[in-house]
Amino acid sequence: MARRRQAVTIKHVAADAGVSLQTVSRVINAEPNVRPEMKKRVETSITKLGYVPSIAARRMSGSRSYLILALNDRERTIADWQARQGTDWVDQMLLGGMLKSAELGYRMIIELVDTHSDHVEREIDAALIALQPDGIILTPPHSDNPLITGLLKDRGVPFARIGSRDTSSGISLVMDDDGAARLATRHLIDLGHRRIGFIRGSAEYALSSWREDGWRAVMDEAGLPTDNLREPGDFSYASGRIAAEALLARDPRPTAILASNDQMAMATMDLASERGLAIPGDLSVISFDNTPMAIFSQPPLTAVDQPIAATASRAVELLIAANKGKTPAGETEVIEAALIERGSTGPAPAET
Amino acid sequence: MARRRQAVTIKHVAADAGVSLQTVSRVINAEPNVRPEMKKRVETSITKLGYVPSIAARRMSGSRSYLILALNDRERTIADWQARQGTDWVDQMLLGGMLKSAELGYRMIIELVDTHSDHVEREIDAALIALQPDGIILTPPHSDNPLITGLLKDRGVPFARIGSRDTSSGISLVMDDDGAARLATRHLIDLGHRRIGFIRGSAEYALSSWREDGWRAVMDEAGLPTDNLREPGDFSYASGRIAAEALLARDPRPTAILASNDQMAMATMDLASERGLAIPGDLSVISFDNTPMAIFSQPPLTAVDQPIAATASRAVELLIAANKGKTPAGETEVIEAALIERGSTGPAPAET
DNA sequence: TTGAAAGCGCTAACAC
DNA sequence: GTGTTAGCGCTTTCAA
Repeated sequence: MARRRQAVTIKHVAADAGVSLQTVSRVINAEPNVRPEMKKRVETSITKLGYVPSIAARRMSGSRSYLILALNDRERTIADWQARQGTDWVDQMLLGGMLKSAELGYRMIIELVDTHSDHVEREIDAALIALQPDGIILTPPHSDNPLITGLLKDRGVPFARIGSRDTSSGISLVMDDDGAARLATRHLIDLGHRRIGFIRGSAEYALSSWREDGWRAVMDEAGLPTDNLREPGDFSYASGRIAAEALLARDPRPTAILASNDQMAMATMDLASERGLAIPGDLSVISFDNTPMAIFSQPPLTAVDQPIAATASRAVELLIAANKGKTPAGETEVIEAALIERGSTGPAPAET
Repeated sequence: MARRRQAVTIKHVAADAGVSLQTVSRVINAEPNVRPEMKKRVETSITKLGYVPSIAARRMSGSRSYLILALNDRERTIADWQARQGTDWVDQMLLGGMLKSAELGYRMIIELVDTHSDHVEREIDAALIALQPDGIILTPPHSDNPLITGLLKDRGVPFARIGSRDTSSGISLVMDDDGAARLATRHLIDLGHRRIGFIRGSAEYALSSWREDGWRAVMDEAGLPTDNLREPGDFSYASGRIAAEALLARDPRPTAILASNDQMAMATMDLASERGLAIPGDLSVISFDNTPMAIFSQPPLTAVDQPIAATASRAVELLIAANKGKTPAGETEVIEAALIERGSTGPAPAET
């Protein structure tokens, strides 16, 4: 292995432009107090020599690392990847987060952390020290983990909490789960449905409650019943099947079901088909998340789209702003979600 | 922003253990010439203080950065992410690459590079200098881009070329496209098919030829025709449709089609259905890649699985070994691919 | 087998 | 406005 030393450093640029190191540093950091003329000269040298600053050296001297660290749940992420069902949460996060980071001269690194282990703090601390990131993106369910948020607050690293409404520390961003649930419920009511079942997500995720709240609120407003129309679930296919079984056994049967994610919606559709129910003729189904499986299912699922890319992008933006001294507003940033209408929803069947 | 200085450094450990910095450094790098007794003492202090070395400082002093950089094609990756069709190449690479990296104390970073731009070299050089990675993973079509491989060779960074059989520089790894194509073709022949069409992938990818070679070799061995049964494609749905149209217009019509990726196979199935052909009754279809869409299609696609995770994992392993002075064998590492049988293939229809 | 000194590339703090 | 100095945390010499 050849010992790699940097070919062209700030020194070379300084020498070439005939200025001090500091002036070059000021130029590359876009600091004030540099005459336009000097700036030009330095920039010319930089381009000529093809100079690029070393992240390591910048971090060493106590300034930024230009690194944003995205923390994901280890177990769940690996399970999704291995299942190969097309769950693209990580991809969408990269799409939004990486591109925005690159645009602002930063880089994004993904790190998997094991929430259930008793040394979460040690694990995160290690990443913090090794990488010294300028910002952290927390994804559910980490966003509401007091152990993690407490640690980050303590360490003084800016952090964004995707899917958390807690504004007591860090930057809070949500994808408007409540509003999206309302949208979906209203869509069903507009189609004439009056008995609309709801399958809840895992209690580990705060958004599970928000989705339920949205459904319940619209149902209440419309004077429709919710009693006996809510079943628990944990986002898994299996739990969706059990919940659907319970809902379809009701008398009268619901004519529409809102499932808290695509997997549970798929389970619902599969079960309905087995029971000889036509979709959407006899039963309409709406899901949350809009992962690729929603497109490929038969019929394609009407789904609430999660604007993950937009949210990650915004998180990066706010994190980098925080580094520049702009303290977050202390309010939850809400990213609008949209309803994608496909073939799994239709008019309510005529009353019998 | 609080100025973040490292809480516990090598100095603290040295002081706590009553040894020199150097000895601590030797311990954390598992170097020889440290008495077991000293080693114990240092390790105790490290655990007690929760010391973690700073990547930046290590890199600064001229040693490793503990970073592996995965270079992906910008345009294609973003298109896949935005399409939300479940293409999980990046996920599988992360699954294999990140986990193996973490296991060996490294971290993996993804970087998107624009191949078509005329400043590829500048772009890659910038990443190299900014990050100083200890190894690079090249994915198709970059693996065979002489501009890129030349640059990396020049810079002295170890690099792995996934999907390239060129052993003149870097580490060459392939997913046995040829063997997989043979497997798929043989499967069809075993089912009684004799007219087996082939839809080729983009010429930009070397693997397109390997897949064709495998098909052609088995067909030749079996004394079956290939003339007029091969159509070009570029991996897109649209190109698959055009190719399928041409193949289905042949007289006699092929009873099976091997498509070089899932998208083109889907296009083939869609077209066949429109033409009133039953799958697999009238036409069997096999695809390459086995992305999630293969599971969700109707019927599910029999597909050649790409062992991306295993390949990425192996690449990381070899890259890190290269850093430790182990020069690569100079031979192409072949990762076996498997055929996943699903519903899109069946016995050939009886001759009419 | 261990330690001391020098320096990696850059920026913060201060001087000019 | 611009330059000088010191030092970040670590590893690489080289000396003991």
